[in-house]
Formats: sequence, structure tokens, C-alpha cells
Amino acid sequence: MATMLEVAKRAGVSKTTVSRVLSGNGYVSLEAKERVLQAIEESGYRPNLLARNLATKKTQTLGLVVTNTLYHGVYFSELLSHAARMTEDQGRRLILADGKHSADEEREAIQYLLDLRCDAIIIYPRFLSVDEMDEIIESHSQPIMVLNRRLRKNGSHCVYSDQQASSQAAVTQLIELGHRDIAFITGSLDSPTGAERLSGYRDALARYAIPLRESLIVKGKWTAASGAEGVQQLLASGNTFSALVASNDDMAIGAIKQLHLQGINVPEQVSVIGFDDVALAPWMVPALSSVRVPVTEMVKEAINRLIFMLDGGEFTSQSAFPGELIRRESVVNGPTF
Amino acid sequence: MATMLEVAKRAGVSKTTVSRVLSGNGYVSLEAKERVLQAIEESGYRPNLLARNLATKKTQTLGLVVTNTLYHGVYFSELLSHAARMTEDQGRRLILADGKHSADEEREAIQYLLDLRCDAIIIYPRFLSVDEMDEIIESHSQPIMVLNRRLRKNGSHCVYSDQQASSQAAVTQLIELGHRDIAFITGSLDSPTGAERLSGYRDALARYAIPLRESLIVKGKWTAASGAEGVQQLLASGNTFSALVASNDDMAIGAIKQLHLQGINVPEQVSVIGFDDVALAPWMVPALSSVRVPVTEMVKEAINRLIFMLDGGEFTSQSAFPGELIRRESVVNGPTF
DNA sequence: TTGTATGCGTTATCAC
DNA sequence: GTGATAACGCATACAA
Repeated sequence: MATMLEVAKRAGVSKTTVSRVLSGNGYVSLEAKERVLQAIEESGYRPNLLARNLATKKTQTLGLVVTNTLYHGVYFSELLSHAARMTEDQGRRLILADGKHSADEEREAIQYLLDLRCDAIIIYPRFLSVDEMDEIIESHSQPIMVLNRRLRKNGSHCVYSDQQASSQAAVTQLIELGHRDIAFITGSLDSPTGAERLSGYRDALARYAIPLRESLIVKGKWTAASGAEGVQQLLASGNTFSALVASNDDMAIGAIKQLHLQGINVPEQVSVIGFDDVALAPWMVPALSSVRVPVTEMVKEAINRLIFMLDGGEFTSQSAFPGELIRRESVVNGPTF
Repeated sequence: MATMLEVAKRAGVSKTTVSRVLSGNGYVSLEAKERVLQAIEESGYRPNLLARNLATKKTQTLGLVVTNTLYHGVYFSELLSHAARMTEDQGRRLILADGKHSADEEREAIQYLLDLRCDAIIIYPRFLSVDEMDEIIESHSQPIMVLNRRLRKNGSHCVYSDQQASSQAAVTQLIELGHRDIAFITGSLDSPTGAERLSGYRDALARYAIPLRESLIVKGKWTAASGAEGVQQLLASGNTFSALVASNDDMAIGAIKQLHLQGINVPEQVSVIGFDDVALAPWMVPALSSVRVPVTEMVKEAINRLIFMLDGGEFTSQSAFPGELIRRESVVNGPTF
């Protein structure tokens, strides 16, 4: 490939002059400028970003770490497209690294982006704990922003949605509609999100002094199949319930399917609420309400913070976004007492 | 950040020696090795990949260009996760660039990855034509692989699925079940995929000498909403049909919803086939058959070809993957004549 | 087994 | 306005 030196020779100038017309910095005569431009055209010259970035010590890139296991989630594409768009609006590029399926691999992904000298990093952690994230942030000079986790020490380096509060609000709504027997299907409990959504359920019941019945809680794994299994478990153990909260929409959909197979109508006999608001749900399962996390806004905030930090700014506060209950036909009055 | 020179000084050796223990190339005494390792540890040294890649003229990265408009598609996450996994299995990394929403922006994305000196590039084009892709491939020395397009000149640089043949096969199946009045909802016709699926429909009818009725063809835009509108249009113009083919599952789902609203049962009164096999469909709309494109295999083939080319290998043939009809409850016998 | 010198393709700092 | 020249951080051919 043609280098700057070749362009310079062809135009009869020095590398420096070529560099000047390319960057727009410094004075260069109109005549020289045109010769250079033509030489660039003729030689098909393209700048070598490796060399440029090495020399300037800046890459104009943001690194993003997400995990393979999230790929199937709803938010993934939304997260990615918004992150990419917003990054490019700032005149930078987004570089993606896969966090795969372990804390170590998430670490490696971060390290790789750091080694590539990304100006800053966004991570949507799946396996790394908040303490580990705090440590990572403190041991690197590049700004690092964490999505979907509430950090203890570096509060200004995270943007999250209070899953527990959202879950509690959803369950509360059911309670206020008269429901008392509310079943719950958990997500993977090794994920903070899964654990928090379960906590919210517990909190809501406690606040209304409704006794917690462990038999109404079954474990799921985020998939539609596990949602269906959950319902089978619930019914097999002889439970009755007028409402069901599943920790995401996939499981909710599987659950609704299974309920129908058992001759139980949604929402007439059981109200159902899920999380994440999958795009096709309203078309397929109108009887499904959902708690939506505002990813777009969160990504926006995260990127804005990073850009601000790159300019030397500092934040003091953390940033929490509330979930929003998208109520559709599924939430109906429960039995009255 | 600590550089190699600092590590060298601290260990009392030269940069070369440090480089050797890092790369594993060349001889180095055990003693020196340990001192270097310790120095690395103490200084928190991390290699600067910009410098390394500049020096070696290799980056161990594959670039992937996909378009924003695809982000909402089903394949996106599957495409991405498999591409990332397979790339890393080869000891390389995947770098993603957004093709946004125009041919120019797709060009820019490719160019950026090229400027970053990715070893090779995979592009899933949305706006660039096959001729433009052929030209791009020929004007760059790095291997470039095109997904989902059948190139004219550089057949060995593409991996695709014959959308037209798959569509034709699906429609043929309906015909052989006795259907004669088969409606069709197109995708965006400016996308080759959309155009080819429509062609397949036409081909199948022609092959069975079934007269094409333009009023049975309505235009959609890939979304569930446009699928529902499509059905409304079909019914409004007084058509009757015993089968419906939608150019993707999203539209098929919207269409099924609308049919039900009009009191028309699927599949009893109308058989429906879509494309892409969205993951949740079997749970939500069991009455939907779907033609599935084997993305995983296609990505695998693309990456294998690129790696092979990087090693100096050459291919002569192109690579086509057939679509697979996932038949569920939705395809039933049509009226008999 | 180790070190020196040179190059990778830019940008940045000076003089002129 | 312009052009040498020195970084940037690493790899590598060649000596020693």
C-alpha cells in the first residue's frame, strides 16, 4: 500500500507537507496542496491508522465488552446499535470485544481493548462482580464505564437500572389489583439481574405483609422452555395462583404457552408480567405486560460520561434509570377478598 | 504506561530480550527470563498492540461490517456470536464496524477496517450492489468475503444462501398440498433478499402454470406492523386465499395476528409460511412454518475461507447453502379441486 | 545466549 | 510556507 512518503515524492514535497494537508493543521500553499491531493488520488493512498494512533497516542475509539450469553437477549441489538451510532456521532468508532462466558474471559476482553489503546471502555458485565469492576477501574488510567451494575466505590463510573425497584413496583401493582397468590419464575440466580428481580418480588410481598410461599417460586434459566417447565412445576405441586411474574419475557412467553396447554387462560385466570419487552410480544402475546429497561438512555448517558471524562471532566454522582411497566391486557383484577 | 524499554532496564537486559520472552521466539537464558517476567509483573507492563501491529504488519484481526438495519433482524446476534467465537478459535479477534444506512456508509465502514489494517474483512452488505462489491474486492489486497450475496466475478469471495430457490421450494410445497390461491407479502424490494424471495414465489407459480395474480402480492417492510397491513390490504381488495407466504417471520406474525382479528383461523383456513425462523415463534405462533437460512454454517465457511486465503490459499468455487423449511402446524392441505 | 541497529508509517518539534 | 529529524513502542536481521 502507498505510504505518505510515496505521496510526498510523487507530489515533490516532504512528508510533513502531506501530513499538513491531511490534518488541516499548519500552513500550506494552495499549489502544493493541490499537487498533494492529486498525488493522493493517483496513488490510492490511505492513512495507516496504526501508525497515526501510535504517534498521537489517541485512537478515537471506544471499546465495548459484552458477553456471548447476552447475544440472545433482547437488548443486545438495541444496545449495540445505539452505542455504535452515538459513538460515531462523537466522531469516534466503537470496537467490540466478546466477554464470552467467564469472568476471566471478560477480563481478557477488557485487557485486549486496553492493549489496543481504546480511549475509553464500556462494559456490560455478566460475570465480573462489582468489587472486581471497582478494582479494574481503579487500576487503569483510561476511563471505564460499567452498565447495569451499581458500583460501590466508583459510583460515577456506572449507569444502571434498579432492577429490584422495578420488580417490586410490578409486583406491587398486582397486589393492589387484589392479587394475593402471585407466582414467580426466577432467572439464573448467579446473575445479579436475576437475583435482584427476585428480591423485588420478596420486597413487595413483605411490604404488604403477604406471607412468602417458597412453593410459588420456581427457578428458570431465562429461556422460553424453562418458563414452560416452571409452570409445570408450579402446577405439579398443586399450587394455585392468580398472577405470575416471570423474570424475563422469554420465560413469560413459555409460561403462557404452558398455561394454555393446561387449559388455563391468560389473562382471564392468570395475570402475567414479564421483563424486557421483546419487540414481537405485543403481536404474539398481547396478554403479556412487561417491565422495560431504558437501554437507549442508559447507553447515551454512559457514552456522554466517557466523552466528558476524556475531556478531563469529573462526575460525582451515579446514574440510575427506572424501569417502566408496559401494561397491556395481561394485568387484570385479581380475586376480591 | 510502562513500555518494553522500562521493563528491559528494570530487568537489566535489552529490549530484544524482553521481546523474546514475550514472543517465545529465540533463545533466552532461564535466569534472564525470570528477571524479565518479574520486571513485567512489577511494572504492570502491557504490550502496545498498535506498535506491535505496525512493526509486524499483521493485526490478527478480522473486520466485520454489518448494517444497522440488520440489528433488529433475527440473524444479527447469531451471526455476531458465531463470528466472534470462530474468529477467536483461530487466535484472532473480530472488529465490528457499522454499515449504517447507505452504500456510502457501508463503504466507509469497510475502508475504516482496512485503514485499521485488519488482516481480512467480512461484509454482510445491505446497500452495496454485487458489482460494487466485486470492484471493492478487486481493488484491495486484503482478502474480503461477502455474505448473503452471489457475486458475479469473485465467486470464491462469497458465501450465500439461494433465497430464490428456498422461496420457490416453500411455495412449491404449498402448491403440492393443493393450494392455488397463495398470497405473498414482500420485504423491502430494494434489498436483494426481498427481491429474490418474491422471484421464488413467481417461479413456483409459473412452474405449475398457476396464473399470477398481482392483487395477491402486497408490499411489506419487514416489520410485524407491515405484515398486518398487508393482510388488511389483501382482504380489503376482496381477495380470498388459502395460503400466505410472508417474506419474513416478523411480517408473518403480524399477518397472523391480523387474520385472527378478522376471524380467519390459522392454519385451518389459511396456511402461513415465513422466513428466518425467529427463536420465540414456536412458543408464540406454533401455526407458523418458516424457512431458515443456516447462518452459522455460512459464517463458518466464510471465516474458514478467509483464514485459508491469509495462508496463501486460493478457492475456485463459490459456496451456496440451501435454506431449510421448518415445517410446523401451519402448512395444511389446501382445498381440493 | 544476548545486544545493536534499523524499520514500521505517522505526528510533532524544531529550524529555515 | 516548508522540510529535516526525532519520537511513538515494538519486532527483527544481523552481529557478537
